[in-house]
Amino acid sequence: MDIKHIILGMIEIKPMTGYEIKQLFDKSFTFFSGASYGSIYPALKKLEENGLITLTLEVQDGKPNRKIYTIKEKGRAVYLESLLTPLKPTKLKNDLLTRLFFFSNVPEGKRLQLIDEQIEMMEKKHGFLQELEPFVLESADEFQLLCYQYGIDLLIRNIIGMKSIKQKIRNLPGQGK
Amino acid sequence: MDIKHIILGMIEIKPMTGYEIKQLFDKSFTFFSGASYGSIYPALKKLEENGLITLTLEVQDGKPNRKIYTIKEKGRAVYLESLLTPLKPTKLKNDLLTRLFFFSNVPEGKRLQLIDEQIEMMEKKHGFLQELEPFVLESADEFQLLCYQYGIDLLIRNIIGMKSIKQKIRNLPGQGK
DNA sequence: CCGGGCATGTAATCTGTTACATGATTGA
DNA sequence: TCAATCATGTAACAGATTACATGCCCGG
Repeated sequence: MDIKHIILGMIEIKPMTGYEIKQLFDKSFTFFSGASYGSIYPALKKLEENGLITLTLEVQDGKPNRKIYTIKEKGRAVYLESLLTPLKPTKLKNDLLTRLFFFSNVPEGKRLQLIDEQIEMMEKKHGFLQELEPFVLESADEFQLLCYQYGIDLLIRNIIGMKSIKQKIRNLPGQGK
Repeated sequence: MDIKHIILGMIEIKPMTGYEIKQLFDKSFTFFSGASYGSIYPALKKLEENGLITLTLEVQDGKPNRKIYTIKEKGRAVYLESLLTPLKPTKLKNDLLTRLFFFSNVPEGKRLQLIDEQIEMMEKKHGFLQELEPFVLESADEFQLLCYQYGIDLLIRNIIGMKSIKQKIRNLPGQGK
């Protein structure tokens, strides 16, 4: 699913501005996707040019005007069709595991530090996701709830796995402390 | 870690050709990274231009000649330094979870099918990784072994998680079968 | 007075994939 | 004879990030 189909799906839920789309990416899609304004706005532009969505300008005073995008029939059709395409295998990019692969070249004193930093980041993310719970419970449908739970679950398993790696590294011969 | 640093790390283990680097990506890096020739060869070219690696031409008959790349002192220094940089948060791209987020718009009859396809793919990958075991055991150092085990572990957890999602979807009201 | 939130958008850049081109050998 | 393996490489394209530009309001 590329960004255009995701955006179509988002404004199918309800009409939205580019800004709100970004927020939704940051909230609900943290586990599995992401997008910056630099890709959202051009995508919206193209979707509109192709007649898949329309925009309504909402004039605000004090705040910048909002462009509220709504999905059109043609857009809905394209979106629904995109949901039937087979999924491509997920491409992984895990910097930490890459680093771990070369750990024999990382100075001994730095190893546990790197792992700890990573664990801390994951735990911070876990906290962030837990804070999101009320939002999810009030806005998510059954499948989105499944996404949320699965995402948290995987994160927890990651943390546990990383802590176990930490222990194993600590128990390695020639490891300070 | 971008591809140049990874390549430096690889030929630090032992001198290699671009072809062998690709193979190493496909074998040892399946969990956490990947690269095509279209990125490997240009990277090697640039590393050589920058004086980080050198190449020796091995003339073969019957087969194409091989360009064996060896790391230089300057390259080793760059590589070792790159290992000390803090890790950026892993960016996730999980098509399946994205699809799941929009599952209410996927026809009921297609839902379990998509999940099953995915489970099958993961199990196939699991089989592939298990076949790799002898290779890993004979070539990996302690940290690389940790990578391997962690990768398999995560994959198994993914499969379990996905099967549990499948059950939950199956138990949803209005689900055929 | 300053940082953050609201809100839109572009240009430069980066990084990577896919498809193509070449070409011999080996095994089914 | 056909596909796979060995082996290198480029050009076109895709997809995205980052940094920048603009500008007002609100709270501390």
